[in-house]
Amino acid sequence: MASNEELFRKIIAHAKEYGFVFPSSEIYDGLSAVYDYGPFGVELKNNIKEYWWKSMVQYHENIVGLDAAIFMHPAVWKASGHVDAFNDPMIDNKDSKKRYRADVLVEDFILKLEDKIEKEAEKAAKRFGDTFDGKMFRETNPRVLENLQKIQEIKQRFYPALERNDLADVKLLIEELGIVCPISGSRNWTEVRQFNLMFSTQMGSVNEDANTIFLRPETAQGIFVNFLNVQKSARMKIPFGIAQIGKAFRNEIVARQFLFRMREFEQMEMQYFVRPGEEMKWYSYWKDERMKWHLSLGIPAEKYRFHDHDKLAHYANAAADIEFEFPIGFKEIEGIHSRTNFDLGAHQEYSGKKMQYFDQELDERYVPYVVETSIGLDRTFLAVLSNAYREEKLDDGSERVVLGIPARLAPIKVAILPLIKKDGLPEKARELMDTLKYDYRCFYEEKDTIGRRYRRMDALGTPYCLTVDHQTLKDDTVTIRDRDTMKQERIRITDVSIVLREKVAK
RNA sequence: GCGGAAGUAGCUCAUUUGGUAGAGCGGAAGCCUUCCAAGCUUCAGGUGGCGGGUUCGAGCCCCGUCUUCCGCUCCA
Repeated sequence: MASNEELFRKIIAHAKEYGFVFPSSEIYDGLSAVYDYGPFGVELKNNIKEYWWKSMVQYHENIVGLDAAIFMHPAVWKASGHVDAFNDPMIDNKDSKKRYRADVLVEDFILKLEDKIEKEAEKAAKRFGDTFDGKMFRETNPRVLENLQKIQEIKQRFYPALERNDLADVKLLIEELGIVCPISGSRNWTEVRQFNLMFSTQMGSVNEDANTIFLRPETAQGIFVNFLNVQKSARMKIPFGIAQIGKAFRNEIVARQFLFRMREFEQMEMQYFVRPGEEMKWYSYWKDERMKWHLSLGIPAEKYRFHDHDKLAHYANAAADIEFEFPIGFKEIEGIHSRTNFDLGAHQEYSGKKMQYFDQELDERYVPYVVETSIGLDRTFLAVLSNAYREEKLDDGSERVVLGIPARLAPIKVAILPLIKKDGLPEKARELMDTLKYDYRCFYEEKDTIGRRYRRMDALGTPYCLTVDHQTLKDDTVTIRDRDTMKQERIRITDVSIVLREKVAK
Protein backbone atom coordinates (compact mmCIF):
# COMPACT_ATOMS: atom_id res chain seq x y z
CA MET A 1 0.00 0.00 0.00
CA ALA A 2 2.76 2.40 0.94
CA SER A 3 4.37 1.96 -2.45
CA ASN A 4 1.05 2.70 -4.15
CA GLU A 5 0.71 5.96 -2.31
CA GLU A 6 4.25 6.69 -3.35
CA LEU A 7 3.29 5.91 -6.92
CA PHE A 8 0.27 8.19 -6.71
CA ARG A 9 2.47 11.02 -5.49
CA LYS A 10 4.91 10.44 -8.31
CA ILE A 11 2.12 10.55 -10.86
CA ILE A 12 0.86 13.84 -9.46
CA ALA A 13 4.38 15.28 -9.54
CA HIS A 14 4.93 14.01 -13.06
CA ALA A 15 1.62 15.47 -14.19
CA LYS A 16 2.69 18.87 -12.95
CA GLU A 17 6.28 18.72 -14.15
CA TYR A 18 5.32 17.76 -17.67
CA GLY A 19 2.45 20.18 -18.13
CA PHE A 20 -0.53 17.89 -17.67
CA VAL A 21 -2.18 19.09 -14.46
CA PHE A 22 -1.51 22.07 -12.21
CA PRO A 23 -3.10 22.92 -8.87
CA SER A 24 -5.55 25.79 -9.35
CA SER A 25 -4.33 29.29 -8.44
CA GLU A 26 -1.06 27.86 -7.29
CA ILE A 27 0.70 31.20 -6.84
CA TYR A 28 -1.95 32.05 -4.24
CA ASP A 29 -1.38 28.79 -2.37
CA GLY A 30 -3.88 26.94 -4.48
CA LEU A 31 -7.59 26.36 -4.27
CA SER A 32 -8.52 23.14 -2.59
CA ALA A 33 -9.81 20.34 -4.82
CA VAL A 34 -9.60 22.37 -8.02
CA TYR A 35 -7.07 21.71 -10.78
CA ASP A 36 -6.06 23.18 -14.13
CA TYR A 37 -5.12 21.20 -17.20
CA GLY A 38 -1.82 22.23 -18.79
CA PRO A 39 -0.68 22.15 -22.43
CA PHE A 40 -0.38 18.37 -22.66
CA GLY A 41 -3.18 17.64 -20.22
CA VAL A 42 -5.68 19.52 -22.31
CA GLU A 43 -4.63 17.54 -25.39
CA LEU A 44 -5.12 14.25 -23.59
CA LYS A 45 -8.42 15.39 -22.15
CA ASN A 46 -9.70 16.54 -25.54
CA ASN A 47 -8.67 13.24 -27.07
CA ILE A 48 -10.60 11.31 -24.43
CA LYS A 49 -13.65 13.48 -25.06
CA GLU A 50 -13.39 13.01 -28.80
CA TYR A 51 -13.03 9.26 -28.49
CA TRP A 52 -16.04 9.03 -26.20
CA TRP A 53 -18.12 11.30 -28.41
CA LYS A 54 -17.34 9.26 -31.47
CA SER A 55 -18.09 6.01 -29.68
CA MET A 56 -21.43 7.24 -28.46
CA VAL A 57 -22.77 9.77 -30.95
CA GLN A 58 -21.00 9.10 -34.22
CA TYR A 59 -21.19 5.30 -34.06
CA HIS A 60 -24.83 5.16 -32.92
CA GLU A 61 -27.43 6.47 -35.31
CA ASN A 62 -29.96 6.79 -32.53
CA ILE A 63 -27.83 8.87 -30.19
CA VAL A 64 -27.56 12.61 -30.64
CA GLY A 65 -25.59 15.27 -28.81
CA LEU A 66 -26.52 18.24 -26.67
CA ASP A 67 -24.70 21.03 -24.92
CA ALA A 68 -27.00 22.44 -22.29
CA ALA A 69 -26.10 25.48 -20.21
CA ILE A 70 -24.69 25.11 -16.75
CA PHE A 71 -27.24 27.60 -15.40
CA MET A 72 -30.75 26.28 -15.19
CA HIS A 73 -34.04 27.40 -13.72
CA PRO A 74 -34.02 26.82 -9.94
CA ALA A 75 -37.15 24.70 -10.27
CA VAL A 76 -35.07 22.09 -12.08
CA TRP A 77 -33.29 21.27 -8.85
CA LYS A 78 -36.50 21.25 -6.90
CA ALA A 79 -37.92 18.70 -9.29
CA SER A 80 -34.78 16.59 -9.36
CA GLY A 81 -34.75 16.34 -5.58
CA HIS A 82 -31.37 18.00 -5.16
CA VAL A 83 -32.63 21.02 -3.23
CA ASP A 84 -34.45 19.07 -0.57
CA ALA A 85 -31.98 16.28 -0.19
CA PHE A 86 -28.90 18.42 0.22
CA ASN A 87 -29.57 21.59 2.14
CA ASP A 88 -29.89 20.63 5.77
CA PRO A 89 -27.57 19.55 8.52
CA MET A 90 -27.73 15.80 8.18
CA ILE A 91 -26.57 13.00 10.42
CA ASP A 92 -26.54 9.27 9.77
CA ASN A 93 -27.01 6.46 12.20
CA LYS A 94 -24.30 3.97 11.43
CA ASP A 95 -26.32 0.96 12.56
CA SER A 96 -29.66 1.56 10.91
CA LYS A 97 -28.04 3.48 8.00
CA LYS A 98 -30.87 5.93 8.40
CA ARG A 99 -30.28 9.58 7.69
CA TYR A 100 -31.86 12.28 9.82
CA ARG A 101 -31.94 16.02 9.88
CA ALA A 102 -29.86 16.88 12.91
CA ASP A 103 -32.03 19.86 13.80
CA VAL A 104 -35.15 17.70 13.74
CA LEU A 105 -33.57 15.17 16.08
CA VAL A 106 -32.80 17.85 18.65
CA GLU A 107 -36.16 19.53 18.30
CA ASP A 108 -37.92 16.21 18.76
CA PHE A 109 -35.92 15.72 21.91
CA ILE A 110 -37.06 19.09 23.21
CA LEU A 111 -40.65 18.17 22.40
CA LYS A 112 -40.23 15.00 24.42
CA LEU A 113 -39.10 16.99 27.43
CA GLU A 114 -42.05 19.34 27.08
CA ASP A 115 -44.25 16.31 26.86
CA LYS A 116 -42.87 15.05 30.13
CA ILE A 117 -43.70 18.33 31.82
CA GLU A 118 -47.22 18.13 30.46
CA LYS A 119 -47.69 14.63 31.81
CA GLU A 120 -46.24 15.60 35.13
CA ALA A 121 -48.74 18.43 35.34
CA GLU A 122 -51.64 16.20 34.33
CA LYS A 123 -50.77 13.65 36.99
CA ALA A 124 -50.53 16.32 39.61
CA ALA A 125 -53.81 17.84 38.52
CA LYS A 126 -55.52 14.51 39.06
CA ARG A 127 -53.95 14.09 42.43
CA PHE A 128 -54.77 17.54 43.76
CA GLY A 129 -58.12 17.90 42.11
CA ASP A 130 -59.70 21.34 42.14
CA THR A 131 -57.08 22.86 44.35
CA PHE A 132 -54.42 22.32 41.67
CA ASP A 133 -52.63 25.47 40.64
CA GLY A 134 -50.93 24.69 37.30
CA LYS A 135 -48.85 27.82 37.23
CA MET A 136 -47.60 27.34 40.75
CA PHE A 137 -46.85 23.69 40.05
CA ARG A 138 -44.70 24.54 37.06
CA GLU A 139 -42.80 27.11 39.04
CA THR A 140 -42.06 24.89 41.98
CA ASN A 141 -42.05 21.21 41.08
CA PRO A 142 -38.38 20.13 41.05
CA ARG A 143 -38.73 17.66 38.18
CA VAL A 144 -40.51 20.21 36.06
CA LEU A 145 -37.95 22.84 36.89
CA GLU A 146 -35.18 20.46 36.01
CA ASN A 147 -36.66 19.73 32.62
CA LEU A 148 -37.45 23.35 31.94
CA GLN A 149 -33.90 24.27 32.70
CA LYS A 150 -32.64 21.53 30.46
CA ILE A 151 -34.77 22.77 27.59
CA GLN A 152 -33.46 26.24 28.19
CA GLU A 153 -29.88 25.03 28.14
CA ILE A 154 -30.38 23.04 24.96
CA LYS A 155 -31.97 25.96 23.17
CA GLN A 156 -29.29 28.35 24.27
CA ARG A 157 -26.65 26.08 22.91
CA PHE A 158 -28.35 24.54 19.92
CA TYR A 159 -29.64 27.55 18.03
CA PRO A 160 -26.44 29.58 18.24
CA ALA A 161 -24.54 26.49 17.13
CA LEU A 162 -26.76 26.16 14.08
CA GLU A 163 -26.44 29.87 13.50
CA ARG A 164 -22.68 29.77 13.29
CA ASN A 165 -22.71 26.45 11.47
CA ASP A 166 -20.89 24.70 14.28
CA LEU A 167 -21.85 21.20 13.20
CA ALA A 168 -19.34 19.58 15.51
CA ASP A 169 -21.11 21.10 18.48
CA VAL A 170 -24.46 19.94 17.16
CA LYS A 171 -23.11 16.43 17.09
CA LEU A 172 -21.65 16.81 20.55
CA LEU A 173 -25.03 17.98 21.79
CA ILE A 174 -26.77 15.00 20.21
CA GLU A 175 -24.31 12.72 21.93
CA GLU A 176 -24.51 14.46 25.28
CA LEU A 177 -28.28 14.36 25.24
CA GLY A 178 -28.08 10.67 24.51
CA ILE A 179 -30.43 10.92 21.56
CA VAL A 180 -30.94 7.51 20.00
CA CYS A 181 -31.98 6.42 16.56
CA PRO A 182 -35.70 5.50 16.63
CA ILE A 183 -34.99 2.49 14.43
CA SER A 184 -31.78 0.97 15.67
CA GLY A 185 -31.99 2.48 19.13
CA SER A 186 -28.25 3.12 19.01
CA ARG A 187 -26.20 6.22 19.57
CA ASN A 188 -23.72 5.34 16.87
CA TRP A 189 -23.85 8.59 14.89
CA THR A 190 -21.75 9.95 12.07
CA GLU A 191 -20.56 13.54 11.97
CA VAL A 192 -23.15 16.16 11.27
CA ARG A 193 -22.76 17.44 7.74
CA GLN A 194 -24.25 20.38 5.95
CA PHE A 195 -25.47 19.01 2.69
CA ASN A 196 -25.23 22.17 0.66
CA LEU A 197 -23.95 20.06 -2.17
CA MET A 198 -24.79 22.66 -4.76
CA PHE A 199 -22.92 25.88 -5.40
CA SER A 200 -25.18 28.87 -5.69
CA THR A 201 -24.79 32.23 -7.33
CA GLN A 202 -26.92 35.24 -8.18
CA MET A 203 -28.51 35.88 -11.51
CA GLY A 204 -29.50 39.46 -12.30
CA SER A 205 -27.23 42.45 -11.94
CA VAL A 206 -29.45 44.38 -9.55
CA ASN A 207 -29.29 42.94 -6.09
CA GLU A 208 -32.95 43.16 -5.21
CA ASP A 209 -33.93 41.40 -8.39
CA ALA A 210 -31.33 38.79 -7.82
CA ASN A 211 -32.45 35.21 -7.99
CA THR A 212 -30.42 32.48 -6.45
CA ILE A 213 -29.52 29.92 -9.04
CA PHE A 214 -27.34 26.86 -8.78
CA LEU A 215 -24.38 25.59 -10.70
CA ARG A 216 -25.54 22.18 -11.86
CA PRO A 217 -24.37 19.27 -9.70
CA GLU A 218 -24.95 16.87 -12.61
CA THR A 219 -25.33 17.34 -16.33
CA ALA A 220 -28.22 14.90 -16.64
CA GLN A 221 -30.94 17.43 -15.87
CA GLY A 222 -29.97 19.51 -18.89
CA ILE A 223 -30.82 16.48 -20.98
CA PHE A 224 -34.11 15.77 -19.22
CA VAL A 225 -35.45 19.31 -19.52
CA ASN A 226 -34.59 19.23 -23.25
CA PHE A 227 -36.14 15.85 -23.81
CA LEU A 228 -39.02 17.17 -25.90
CA ASN A 229 -36.89 19.68 -27.82
CA VAL A 230 -34.42 17.05 -28.86
CA GLN A 231 -36.91 14.32 -29.56
CA LYS A 232 -39.01 16.57 -31.78
CA SER A 233 -36.33 18.58 -33.56
CA ALA A 234 -34.13 15.59 -34.34
CA ARG A 235 -37.19 13.38 -34.94
CA MET A 236 -35.94 10.68 -32.61
CA LYS A 237 -37.78 7.42 -32.09
CA ILE A 238 -37.57 5.42 -28.90
CA PRO A 239 -35.21 3.89 -28.01
CA PHE A 240 -32.82 6.77 -28.45
CA GLY A 241 -30.10 8.54 -26.52
CA ILE A 242 -28.93 12.06 -25.80
CA ALA A 243 -25.25 12.52 -25.05
CA GLN A 244 -23.55 15.43 -23.41
CA ILE A 245 -20.11 16.40 -22.15
CA GLY A 246 -19.93 19.18 -19.64
CA LYS A 247 -18.86 20.63 -16.34
CA ALA A 248 -20.66 19.98 -13.08
CA PHE A 249 -20.02 21.31 -9.60
CA ARG A 250 -20.27 19.80 -6.16
CA ASN A 251 -19.30 21.13 -2.79
CA GLU A 252 -17.48 18.04 -1.60
CA ILE A 253 -16.93 17.81 2.11
CA VAL A 254 -13.56 16.15 1.89
CA ALA A 255 -11.66 16.27 -1.34
CA ARG A 256 -7.90 15.74 -1.25
CA GLN A 257 -7.75 13.08 -3.94
CA PHE A 258 -6.22 14.90 -6.89
CA LEU A 259 -8.37 14.58 -9.99
CA PHE A 260 -10.49 11.90 -8.42
CA ARG A 261 -12.71 14.15 -6.37
CA MET A 262 -12.86 17.74 -7.55
CA ARG A 263 -15.30 20.52 -6.82
CA GLU A 264 -15.46 21.39 -10.51
CA PHE A 265 -15.42 18.37 -12.75
CA GLU A 266 -16.52 17.17 -16.12
CA GLN A 267 -18.97 14.42 -16.96
CA MET A 268 -19.63 12.53 -20.15
CA GLU A 269 -23.20 11.34 -20.00
CA MET A 270 -25.73 9.64 -22.14
CA GLN A 271 -29.37 9.27 -21.22
CA TYR A 272 -31.07 6.49 -23.13
CA PHE A 273 -34.85 6.73 -23.38
CA VAL A 274 -36.68 3.42 -23.53
CA ARG A 275 -40.11 1.87 -23.29
CA PRO A 276 -41.38 1.23 -19.78
CA GLY A 277 -40.66 -2.41 -18.96
CA GLU A 278 -37.66 -2.61 -21.29
CA GLU A 279 -35.32 -0.73 -19.01
CA MET A 280 -33.58 -3.78 -17.58
CA LYS A 281 -32.76 -5.08 -21.03
CA TRP A 282 -31.10 -1.78 -21.96
CA TYR A 283 -29.50 -1.47 -18.57
CA SER A 284 -27.56 -4.69 -19.07
CA TYR A 285 -26.88 -3.80 -22.70
CA TRP A 286 -25.21 -0.55 -21.70
CA LYS A 287 -23.35 -2.16 -18.82
CA ASP A 288 -21.69 -4.42 -21.38
CA GLU A 289 -21.16 -1.71 -23.96
CA ARG A 290 -19.55 0.67 -21.54
CA MET A 291 -17.18 -1.96 -20.16
CA LYS A 292 -16.15 -2.79 -23.72
CA TRP A 293 -15.37 0.87 -24.29
CA HIS A 294 -13.06 0.97 -21.29
CA LEU A 295 -11.28 -2.16 -22.40
CA SER A 296 -10.83 -0.69 -25.88
CA LEU A 297 -8.50 1.88 -24.34
CA GLY A 298 -5.96 -0.90 -24.09
CA ILE A 299 -6.01 -1.01 -20.32
CA PRO A 300 -5.87 -4.56 -18.90
CA ALA A 301 -9.24 -6.07 -17.94
CA GLU A 302 -8.11 -6.87 -14.41
CA LYS A 303 -7.94 -3.16 -13.70
CA TYR A 304 -11.73 -2.99 -14.03
CA ARG A 305 -14.64 -4.49 -12.18
CA PHE A 306 -18.35 -3.97 -11.75
CA HIS A 307 -19.87 -2.96 -8.49
CA ASP A 308 -23.61 -3.49 -8.30
CA HIS A 309 -25.44 -1.23 -5.89
CA ASP A 310 -27.64 -2.73 -3.22
CA LYS A 311 -28.65 0.61 -1.85
CA LEU A 312 -30.23 2.63 -4.60
CA ALA A 313 -30.68 6.35 -5.00
CA HIS A 314 -34.22 7.70 -4.89
CA TYR A 315 -34.52 7.78 -8.68
CA ALA A 316 -33.09 4.37 -9.60
CA ASN A 317 -34.28 0.79 -9.78
CA ALA A 318 -30.90 -0.65 -10.71
CA ALA A 319 -27.40 0.75 -10.57
CA ALA A 320 -23.87 -0.43 -11.15
CA ASP A 321 -20.49 1.23 -11.14
CA ILE A 322 -17.57 0.41 -13.32
CA GLU A 323 -14.64 0.65 -10.97
CA PHE A 324 -11.04 1.17 -11.96
CA GLU A 325 -8.04 0.22 -9.92
CA PHE A 326 -6.41 3.57 -9.27
CA PRO A 327 -3.22 3.71 -7.21
CA ILE A 328 -5.56 4.60 -4.34
CA GLY A 329 -7.57 1.43 -4.90
CA PHE A 330 -10.64 0.38 -6.86
CA LYS A 331 -12.86 3.42 -7.29
CA GLU A 332 -15.88 4.37 -9.35
CA ILE A 333 -15.09 5.71 -12.79
CA GLU A 334 -18.48 5.31 -14.45
CA GLY A 335 -22.03 4.69 -13.31
CA ILE A 336 -24.76 2.90 -15.24
CA HIS A 337 -28.14 3.63 -13.70
CA SER A 338 -31.65 2.66 -14.54
CA ARG A 339 -33.31 5.93 -13.52
CA THR A 340 -36.87 4.77 -14.22
CA ASN A 341 -39.21 7.59 -15.24
CA PHE A 342 -38.43 9.49 -12.08
CA ASP A 343 -36.81 12.54 -13.66
CA LEU A 344 -39.13 13.02 -16.60
CA GLY A 345 -42.05 12.31 -14.29
CA ALA A 346 -40.88 14.90 -11.80
CA HIS A 347 -40.37 17.52 -14.49
CA GLN A 348 -43.79 16.76 -15.87
CA GLU A 349 -45.27 17.35 -12.46
CA TYR A 350 -43.33 20.51 -11.65
CA SER A 351 -43.54 22.14 -15.08
CA GLY A 352 -47.00 21.03 -15.97
CA LYS A 353 -45.70 20.05 -19.42
CA LYS A 354 -46.31 16.57 -20.71
CA MET A 355 -42.94 14.82 -20.85
CA GLN A 356 -44.32 12.02 -22.92
CA TYR A 357 -43.69 10.13 -26.09
CA PHE A 358 -46.24 8.68 -28.43
CA ASP A 359 -45.16 5.22 -29.43
CA GLN A 360 -46.76 4.49 -32.81
CA GLU A 361 -45.94 0.80 -32.70
CA LEU A 362 -47.70 0.38 -29.38
CA ASP A 363 -50.25 3.08 -30.18
CA GLU A 364 -49.60 4.32 -26.68
CA ARG A 365 -48.43 7.43 -24.92
CA TYR A 366 -46.02 7.18 -22.00
CA VAL A 367 -43.29 8.84 -19.97
CA PRO A 368 -40.14 7.04 -21.15
CA TYR A 369 -37.85 5.19 -18.82
CA VAL A 370 -34.23 6.19 -18.75
CA VAL A 371 -30.97 4.28 -18.63
CA GLU A 372 -28.03 6.50 -17.86
CA THR A 373 -24.35 6.02 -18.53
CA SER A 374 -22.31 8.64 -16.72
CA ILE A 375 -18.54 8.64 -16.82
CA GLY A 376 -16.18 11.03 -15.08
CA LEU A 377 -13.91 12.64 -17.65
CA ASP A 378 -11.34 13.66 -15.06
CA ARG A 379 -11.42 10.20 -13.55
CA THR A 380 -10.89 8.67 -16.96
CA PHE A 381 -7.99 11.03 -17.48
CA LEU A 382 -6.55 9.91 -14.16
CA ALA A 383 -7.11 6.27 -15.07
CA VAL A 384 -5.30 6.66 -18.37
CA LEU A 385 -2.49 8.58 -16.74
CA SER A 386 -1.97 6.25 -13.81
CA ASN A 387 -2.17 3.20 -16.01
CA ALA A 388 0.36 4.74 -18.39
CA TYR A 389 2.96 5.82 -15.87
CA ARG A 390 5.89 3.49 -15.45
CA GLU A 391 9.53 3.62 -14.49
CA GLU A 392 11.81 1.29 -16.41
CA LYS A 393 15.29 0.00 -15.81
CA LEU A 394 16.95 -0.60 -19.14
CA ASP A 395 19.52 -3.22 -20.03
CA ASP A 396 22.31 -0.69 -20.16
CA GLY A 397 21.58 0.22 -16.54
CA SER A 398 19.92 3.51 -17.33
CA GLU A 399 16.39 4.40 -16.31
CA ARG A 400 13.51 6.06 -18.02
CA VAL A 401 10.06 7.29 -17.12
CA VAL A 402 7.48 6.46 -19.76
CA LEU A 403 3.84 7.32 -20.20
CA GLY A 404 2.46 4.40 -22.14
CA ILE A 405 -0.63 6.34 -23.21
CA PRO A 406 -2.60 4.61 -25.99
CA ALA A 407 -1.52 6.22 -29.25
CA ARG A 408 -4.98 7.45 -30.14
CA LEU A 409 -5.17 9.37 -26.85
CA ALA A 410 -1.58 10.62 -26.66
CA PRO A 411 -1.22 14.41 -26.42
CA ILE A 412 1.54 14.46 -29.04
CA LYS A 413 1.27 11.83 -31.74
CA VAL A 414 4.67 12.19 -33.27
CA ALA A 415 7.94 14.03 -32.66
CA ILE A 416 10.08 15.12 -35.56
CA LEU A 417 13.75 15.17 -34.68
CA PRO A 418 16.77 16.05 -36.82
CA LEU A 419 19.58 13.82 -35.68
CA ILE A 420 21.91 16.78 -35.39
CA LYS A 421 21.40 20.49 -35.69
CA LYS A 422 23.32 21.08 -38.94
CA ASP A 423 24.08 19.70 -42.41
CA GLY A 424 20.59 20.70 -43.53
CA LEU A 425 18.88 18.12 -41.29
CA PRO A 426 16.73 20.72 -39.44
CA GLU A 427 15.49 22.09 -42.73
CA LYS A 428 14.60 18.62 -43.98
CA ALA A 429 12.85 17.85 -40.70
CA ARG A 430 10.84 21.07 -40.94
CA GLU A 431 9.67 20.05 -44.38
CA LEU A 432 8.42 16.76 -43.00
CA MET A 433 6.76 18.55 -40.09
CA ASP A 434 4.88 20.78 -42.51
CA THR A 435 3.40 17.81 -44.31
CA LEU A 436 2.23 16.15 -41.10
CA LYS A 437 1.05 18.92 -38.84
CA TYR A 438 -2.39 19.24 -40.40
CA ASP A 439 -3.24 15.65 -39.57
CA TYR A 440 -1.30 14.97 -36.38
CA ARG A 441 -0.33 16.88 -33.30
CA CYS A 442 3.43 17.10 -33.92
CA PHE A 443 6.37 18.26 -31.88
CA TYR A 444 9.60 19.54 -33.34
CA GLU A 445 12.80 19.43 -31.31
CA GLU A 446 16.43 19.92 -32.29
CA LYS A 447 18.10 20.71 -29.00
CA ASP A 448 20.24 18.21 -27.08
CA THR A 449 21.40 14.77 -28.05
CA ILE A 450 18.97 12.47 -29.78
CA GLY A 451 18.84 10.12 -26.81
CA ARG A 452 17.80 12.83 -24.43
CA ARG A 453 15.10 13.98 -26.79
CA TYR A 454 13.72 10.44 -27.00
CA ARG A 455 13.53 10.32 -23.22
CA ARG A 456 11.69 13.60 -23.06
CA MET A 457 9.14 12.31 -25.54
CA ASP A 458 8.79 9.10 -23.52
CA ALA A 459 7.96 11.15 -20.46
CA LEU A 460 5.23 12.97 -22.39
CA GLY A 461 3.81 9.75 -23.76
CA THR A 462 4.59 10.52 -27.41
CA PRO A 463 4.20 7.15 -29.13
CA TYR A 464 6.39 7.79 -32.18
CA CYS A 465 9.53 9.71 -33.04
CA LEU A 466 10.61 10.36 -36.61
CA THR A 467 14.31 11.01 -36.93
CA VAL A 468 15.84 12.75 -39.90
CA ASP A 469 19.47 11.71 -40.44
CA HIS A 470 22.07 11.98 -43.16
CA GLN A 471 20.63 9.04 -45.02
CA THR A 472 17.35 10.93 -45.25
CA LEU A 473 19.04 13.49 -47.47
CA LYS A 474 20.17 10.74 -49.81
CA ASP A 475 17.12 8.49 -50.11
CA ASP A 476 14.17 10.27 -48.46
CA THR A 477 13.73 7.76 -45.66
CA VAL A 478 13.43 8.38 -41.93
CA THR A 479 13.51 6.14 -38.90
CA ILE A 480 10.37 5.72 -36.84
CA ARG A 481 10.95 4.85 -33.22
CA ASP A 482 8.38 3.12 -31.06
CA ARG A 483 8.01 4.51 -27.54
CA ASP A 484 7.26 1.20 -25.86
CA THR A 485 9.75 -1.11 -27.57
CA MET A 486 12.33 1.60 -28.35
CA LYS A 487 12.80 -0.21 -31.65
CA GLN A 488 13.29 1.65 -34.88
CA GLU A 489 12.52 0.91 -38.45
CA ARG A 490 13.32 2.85 -41.54
CA ILE A 491 10.46 3.94 -43.75
CA ARG A 492 10.03 6.16 -46.78
CA ILE A 493 8.94 9.72 -46.12
CA THR A 494 6.10 9.25 -48.57
CA ASP A 495 4.79 6.38 -46.44
CA VAL A 496 4.97 8.20 -43.12
CA SER A 497 1.41 9.43 -43.15
CA ILE A 498 -0.03 6.03 -43.97
CA VAL A 499 2.12 4.24 -41.41
CA LEU A 500 1.15 6.72 -38.75
CA ARG A 501 -2.51 6.48 -39.52
CA GLU A 502 -2.36 2.74 -39.10
CA LYS A 503 -0.40 2.89 -35.86
CA VAL A 504 -2.30 5.74 -34.24
CA ALA A 505 -5.66 4.16 -34.93
CA LYS A 506 -4.64 1.03 -33.08
C1' G B 1 -13.50 18.25 11.12
C1' C B 2 -9.56 16.19 14.72
C1' G B 3 -4.39 14.70 15.51
C1' G B 4 0.79 14.52 13.61
C1' A B 5 4.67 16.29 10.21
C1' A B 6 6.46 19.68 6.75
C1' G B 7 6.92 24.42 4.01
C1' U B 8 14.61 27.11 1.28
C1' A B 9 15.73 28.03 -7.00
C1' G B 10 11.07 24.55 -11.93
C1' C B 11 12.34 19.45 -9.17
C1' U B 12 15.11 16.75 -5.06
C1' C B 13 17.50 18.58 -1.05
C1' A B 14 21.85 20.99 1.91
C1' U B 15 23.25 25.26 4.95
C1' U B 16 27.23 21.70 12.08
C1' U B 17 25.33 25.41 18.41
C1' G B 18 21.23 32.21 15.16
C1' G B 19 26.23 35.93 11.76
C1' U B 20 22.81 38.76 5.63
C1' A B 21 21.81 31.12 1.01
C1' G B 22 24.45 26.50 -1.89
C1' A B 23 24.55 21.68 -4.79
C1' G B 24 22.68 18.13 -8.15
C1' C B 25 19.06 17.61 -11.70
C1' G B 26 16.10 20.61 -14.86
C1' G B 27 15.70 25.26 -18.10
C1' A B 28 17.84 28.98 -21.79
C1' A B 29 22.01 30.34 -25.24
C1' G B 30 26.33 28.43 -27.61
C1' C B 31 30.18 24.54 -28.85
C1' C B 32 30.81 19.37 -30.15
C1' U B 33 28.02 15.50 -32.31
C1' U B 34 29.35 8.50 -32.98
C1' C B 35 20.59 7.23 -33.00
C1' C B 36 18.54 6.22 -27.03
C1' A B 37 19.69 10.21 -19.80
C1' A B 38 24.50 11.82 -16.98
C1' G B 39 30.74 15.75 -23.05
C1' C B 40 32.26 21.33 -22.78
C1' U B 41 31.28 26.87 -21.95
C1' U B 42 28.09 30.70 -20.38
C1' C B 43 23.59 32.51 -18.33
C1' A B 44 18.93 33.00 -15.87
C1' G B 45 16.33 31.86 -11.39
C1' G B 46 15.31 32.50 -4.25
C1' U B 47 12.22 39.46 -0.26
C1' G B 48 13.88 30.90 2.74
C1' G B 49 4.95 30.12 2.58
C1' C B 50 2.90 34.73 4.85
C1' G B 51 2.52 38.13 9.32
C1' G B 52 4.42 39.42 13.94
C1' G B 53 7.97 38.88 18.13
C1' U B 54 12.92 38.00 20.66
C1' U B 55 18.02 39.66 19.20
C1' C B 56 23.27 44.08 17.50
C1' G B 57 21.87 40.24 13.88
C1' A B 58 16.92 34.80 12.23
C1' G B 59 16.04 30.22 6.94
C1' C B 60 17.57 28.50 11.80
C1' C B 61 14.34 30.52 18.45
C1' C B 62 8.92 32.01 19.94
C1' C B 63 3.63 33.20 18.58
C1' G B 64 -0.09 33.53 14.90
C1' U B 65 -1.81 32.36 10.06
C1' C B 66 -2.12 29.84 5.34
C1' U B 67 -1.00 25.64 2.45
C1' U B 68 0.51 20.67 1.61
C1' C B 69 1.34 15.64 3.11
C1' C B 70 0.20 11.40 6.54
C1' G B 71 -3.41 9.08 9.98
C1' C B 72 -8.51 9.07 11.75
C1' U B 73 -13.45 10.64 10.34
C1' C B 74 -16.56 11.22 6.16
C1' C B 75 -17.86 10.26 1.13
C1' A B 76 -24.12 11.43 -4.89
